[in-house]
Amino acid sequence: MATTGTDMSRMREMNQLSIVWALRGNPPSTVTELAGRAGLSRPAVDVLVQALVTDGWAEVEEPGASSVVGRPARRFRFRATAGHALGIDIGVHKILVMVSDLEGDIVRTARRPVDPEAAPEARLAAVDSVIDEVLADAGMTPSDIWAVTVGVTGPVDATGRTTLFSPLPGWHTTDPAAHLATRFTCPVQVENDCKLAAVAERWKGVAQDADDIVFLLAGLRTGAGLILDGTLRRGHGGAAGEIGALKAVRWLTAPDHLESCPGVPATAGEAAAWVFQAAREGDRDAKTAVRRYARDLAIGVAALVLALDPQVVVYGGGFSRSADVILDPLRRELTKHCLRLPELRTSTLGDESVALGALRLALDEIDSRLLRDGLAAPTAPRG
Amino acid sequence: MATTGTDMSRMREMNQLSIVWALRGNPPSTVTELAGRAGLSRPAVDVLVQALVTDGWAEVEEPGASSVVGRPARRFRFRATAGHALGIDIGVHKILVMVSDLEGDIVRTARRPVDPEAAPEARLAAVDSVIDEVLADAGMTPSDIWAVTVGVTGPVDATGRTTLFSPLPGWHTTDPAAHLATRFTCPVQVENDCKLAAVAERWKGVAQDADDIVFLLAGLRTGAGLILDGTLRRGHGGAAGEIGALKAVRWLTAPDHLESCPGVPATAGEAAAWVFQAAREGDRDAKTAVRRYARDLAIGVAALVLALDPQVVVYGGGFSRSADVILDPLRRELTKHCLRLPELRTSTLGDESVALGALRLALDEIDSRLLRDGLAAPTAPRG
DNA sequence: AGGAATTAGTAAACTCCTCAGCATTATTGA
DNA sequence: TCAATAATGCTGAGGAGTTTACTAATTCCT
Repeated sequence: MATTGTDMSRMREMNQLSIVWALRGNPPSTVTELAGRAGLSRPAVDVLVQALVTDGWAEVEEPGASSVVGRPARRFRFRATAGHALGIDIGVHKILVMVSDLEGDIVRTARRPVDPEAAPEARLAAVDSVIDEVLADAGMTPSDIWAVTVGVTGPVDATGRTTLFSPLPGWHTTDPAAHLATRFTCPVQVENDCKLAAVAERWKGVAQDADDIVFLLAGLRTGAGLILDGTLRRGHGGAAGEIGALKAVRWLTAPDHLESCPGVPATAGEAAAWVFQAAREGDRDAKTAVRRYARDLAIGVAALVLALDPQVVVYGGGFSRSADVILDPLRRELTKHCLRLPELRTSTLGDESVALGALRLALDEIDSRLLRDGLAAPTAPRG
Repeated sequence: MATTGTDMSRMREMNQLSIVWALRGNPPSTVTELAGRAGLSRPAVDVLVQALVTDGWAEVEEPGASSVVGRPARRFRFRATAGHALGIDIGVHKILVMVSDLEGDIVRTARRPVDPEAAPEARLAAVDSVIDEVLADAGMTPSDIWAVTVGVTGPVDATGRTTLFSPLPGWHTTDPAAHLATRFTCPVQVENDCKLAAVAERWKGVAQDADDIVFLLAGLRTGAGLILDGTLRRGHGGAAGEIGALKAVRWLTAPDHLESCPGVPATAGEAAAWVFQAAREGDRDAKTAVRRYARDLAIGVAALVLALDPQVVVYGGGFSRSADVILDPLRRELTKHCLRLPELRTSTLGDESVALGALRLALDEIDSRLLRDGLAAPTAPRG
């Protein structure tokens, strides 16, 4: 515990930060409100917030028609557009890029499908062009971006690469952070897609109230992301949540029950989707297939639940559209295995969850820089 | 993030705390040394440390014969004996109580064997008498104790009870915290034994360098404690690490391979110990039994490793005495299952690990109270 | 229309903290 | 005994927040 000594300039910095925190995520506030929220006196807040305005961190809103008795107050609001963050999802089938302001409000989104077999260079070129599109649409240049986070499949090591394995062809030798560092001077972070989706569920999804979350990214591949005590757990080598690699956990083959379900027409684009729909309509074979899928899935989920004792398990990913037919069998299987059944919830963020989580991590990076370096003037940090 | 505003009295408090942090765990220090460590000016440290002395948090050491030229400096030292913490291990076979001062130096230890079948009342009475013994030996009264932590087997819920299950007969209805609260006015905390042992390994054991630890308490029962990002993870209901409850993880029956090993003499007190010794001496059947035990153990360990990606797995508990014959087969099994094999280390704390971990948690409780309430005068906090 | 009530903004006095610098004191070595 | 060295103690300067009091701008009520 390195509690470090504090002098007065540092104290002022801290108080200014606490004003920023009180400003953010709230409607435009009067000085009195801020004083209450930040635990400071009105005069102190006044001078601090003035300084924030001249530095460009806050904006004044002159008093309009007020409905309440007394002199109307000026209101101050955080200048969320002082900087922006970029969240990028490099998926197997698509690339999705989102820009948000400092409050996390999404300014622009762009997506583009990519060939699942595309080589790394082609994929990165596609990423570049989607970024260009988003920035152009938003009227920004790379220097307006203060932090970038990229989501990829496969466990991400400390250097930002997926050396262990990746379903993207040739991907384990490419370094997306280095690639993006040629375009952005700000910090660029790479993270696993399941982990990012978990972060997104806690930020804007169905697990906002929970501090201990197991997130399942369920589709033809199955993965997990863990949030414990409110923060994302990466593991020592960035490979936390990869329980699907255990043979006793049949996550790799679990979707096969759906693919090989008798009665799937050859014309069906996605066998899984067809099976879920059939099960929904009461088809006997389809229901069995789903039950088998749930049985195999449940072993790994139970292992995670028993190991971590989360409050919530969030079912996300491509299959979450069909959660209505999966969750009940899954719950039945889990009760067989677990001591205490956590809540089961279905993700509502769809396929935007990874990009959203990336955005959140980029915003966290910006925040931690503010806490570390204090707020000089709002400019893009250098990575 | 509730960054709260700071005025100067708060700043002084913080600086005083930072002096305490700089004093603790260091040899008696001069004002200049403290100034460097705390990042404050010499005069500031001087007045702060004076105040600490008058409040009873620190002690002066008048200069003795110095070997260096110049006026010899007074040295200040943290008054670790201002308060004490109690760590209690209520085991199946024994009760172990430890007292330490505020720096964590152990002042006194007392243990007593108990009948594994003893009723809760008898067990708690034994605990009481061991506590009495320790306090009497140390010349203390309950009011000298600032925090108490108790280790018990079985998952501990938020109320400090082991309602889910416990191998101690009748234990799931008893409330050890309430029992001890009749004797101590300070905070009393109950925690699972595996979790405490994990904490101990990071504090004084073989995992001091690691932030992500899976601790195995291996004996006739097997359990796990998890430390992630440097802090103990309890899970939402306090049941983290209970992966042994999964049927696919054969932790319950794993030791049976040892018990049922052919050739165990009926006279052997503990079959397991005999098998380990035989395996050490090259007995073929014994080696097979150990291998089978390791194989079953490895499934659960692999699940934890894959789920959490720890830096270190610590093998502790009663069987850790025989780690020399277990670790190799275990490692071989783990390489089959895991993506990346973490380090495997053997606990050296023996059967004191639970009480030590309890001590550490009690000390943490004291520290967090200091951070929260500041340091008034050193007195026992009320729970 | 005018005054009372209410709330916001502002300035001065005050307290508390840290810091820099200088004089003072204690010790060693020549 | 005297220089050199290093710790100590003191005083004044400066910064930051708080309190208090006063002024300004509204609305509500008579």
